[in-house]
Amino acid sequence: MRFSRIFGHTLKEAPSDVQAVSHQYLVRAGYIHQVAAGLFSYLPLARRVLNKIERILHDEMAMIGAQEITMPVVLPADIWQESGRWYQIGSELTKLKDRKDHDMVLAMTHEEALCDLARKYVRSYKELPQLVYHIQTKWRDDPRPRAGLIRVREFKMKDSYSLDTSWEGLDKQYRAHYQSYFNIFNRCGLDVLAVKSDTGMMGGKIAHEFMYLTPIGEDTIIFCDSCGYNSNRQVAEFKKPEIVEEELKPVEKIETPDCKTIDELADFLKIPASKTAKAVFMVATIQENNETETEKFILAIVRGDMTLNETKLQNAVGAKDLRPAHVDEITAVGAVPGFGSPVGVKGAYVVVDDLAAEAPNLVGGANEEGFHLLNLNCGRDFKADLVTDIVAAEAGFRCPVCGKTLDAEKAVEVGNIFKLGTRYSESMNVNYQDEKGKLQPVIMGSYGIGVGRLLSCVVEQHHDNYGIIWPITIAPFQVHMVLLQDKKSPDAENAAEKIYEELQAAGVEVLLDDRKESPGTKFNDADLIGVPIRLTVGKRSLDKGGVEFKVRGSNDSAIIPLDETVVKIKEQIALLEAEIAESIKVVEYKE
RNA sequence: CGGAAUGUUGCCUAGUGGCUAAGGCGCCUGCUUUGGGAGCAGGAAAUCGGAGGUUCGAGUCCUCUCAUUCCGACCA
Repeated sequence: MRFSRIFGHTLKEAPSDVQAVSHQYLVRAGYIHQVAAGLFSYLPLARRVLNKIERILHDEMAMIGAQEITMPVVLPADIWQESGRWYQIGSELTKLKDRKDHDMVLAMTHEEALCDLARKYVRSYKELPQLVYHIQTKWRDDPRPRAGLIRVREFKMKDSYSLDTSWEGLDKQYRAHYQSYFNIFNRCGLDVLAVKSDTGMMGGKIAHEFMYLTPIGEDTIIFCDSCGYNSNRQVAEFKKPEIVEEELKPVEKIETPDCKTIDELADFLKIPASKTAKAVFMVATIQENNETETEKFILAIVRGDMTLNETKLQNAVGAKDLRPAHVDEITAVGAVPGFGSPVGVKGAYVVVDDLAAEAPNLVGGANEEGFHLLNLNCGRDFKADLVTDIVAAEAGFRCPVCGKTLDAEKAVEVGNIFKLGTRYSESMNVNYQDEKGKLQPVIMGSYGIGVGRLLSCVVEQHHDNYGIIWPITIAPFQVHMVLLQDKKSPDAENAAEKIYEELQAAGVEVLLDDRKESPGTKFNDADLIGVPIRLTVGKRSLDKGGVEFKVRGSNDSAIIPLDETVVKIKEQIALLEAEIAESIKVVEYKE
């Protein structure tokens, strides 16, 4: 490809509203163009990178026996009604009508479409197991797209779906993906971590997320350096502090003016926050069935030194949605914000964290402005409808496995794998006949990778102050030739053209900067675009005996003779590819 | 959906009620130059996000609205 012919161009300065490093370089180097919030056009350079990533995806999918299919982006509403997600998902799911007034949806993922396909084509256990996938557009009307390609509304996802007759079969496919995903990310040059995660809107039993650690990430990973435990903070567990046994003391009402927060209360009473009980008022939306949903007022109690984990609470009460309660809803059950506790409250579903339930003699609200109660004890002074773990793990807490200190870091989710089980096959009647002729629900898994997000994370990981440094495996070109023209002599141009032809004939992907630009402009653009190998052809290099060879990101350069260029380039490509290949390892599966 | 910020040419900015909206980058033409974002000369490109208002006069002040970004809620 000749640089002068490329659609798009580089920018010296990034638009002022572009923040994330990957976003800046991708825009400045002419890879992507933002059309609207969370909507991007991909220019030829980006398209080439995407093609390479997709090739790796196809390759790795083939290796675990997946077959490529294609399902549509626009889907009829009835299958989403069948699965229930038509009702469960809010405005993130875009609904529309076709000309015949039929309800349609824009697919945000393809479980329903696949189930509809599977129930028509899978009849017997003899046809199972199966594994199919596609790389298809997803639309999610996200309320807050951000950071360039990190979080967008329309994106391409590689999603595969496994169909099995047994949980053992699912486990096998799940583990195959687990390894396959590491292969894929490593082949793209991205370091990832697999962590246990919440199943969220996907439903199902077990899920892992593949995380790229970066401060711009929106997820928090809790992990233990000592034993290797890790988890998304949403579901991270930890060893609760020991309870100090005490004799239960009688409840006592005391005046606590202006003590609306745990800090103020603990300060005022000169006690540690761990001796208090925090009351959090939430309203949960419970899906009764496909047609009706009800709201449930939740009073959550956690020990004062802990933070409520809303995901854990949501899962504990089986809610579709959870929001903070309004003041009038709180007063309606007889509670007082800032001075709340379950004592004297009617009509609230009380969920108590197991630690708070066991901790003796806590200070809690009196449900009266300006008053708290000393020595509250769960079970004696108030009844819990549910006692379970609902607090958030934090850095500094103890590891649930080995008891050592936990750490926390930010991360971007680039892939996920779900053991769906029969979540969709039961609601959508995806059945097969077993050996006895009996109908059984298919046991499913679903596995996703966001292609654009992967691309941008690779840029986040591989760049310097000058631009992108692509891993050879997904670089838009393998070689970037900088031609420095010389008016007095056509030698440089002739040499460059010759090498350009030779490299292309040898199957090397070359970008030839044939523009009539100054050397500085060309070098800066080369650094920005980030092609891994740079060849400079000019009077100076020819005088030294050939072309200048430089690997992006390294400070060393060398002159190589013209007639050895193709061989040397081939060697270097093989070397860079081997480095990537070495990073691919068999990983231990962690539940 | 809450909080904040910003909208001036393709990009970055100046312009703080008063003459024809200014500069840099980029773009076009010509000359010159070619190893780290060259030089000179000429040129094109803006209904100042949109609507309404205040005013003799609005890019500038007010109201509404739209868009984008950031924080939060949300989300894979």
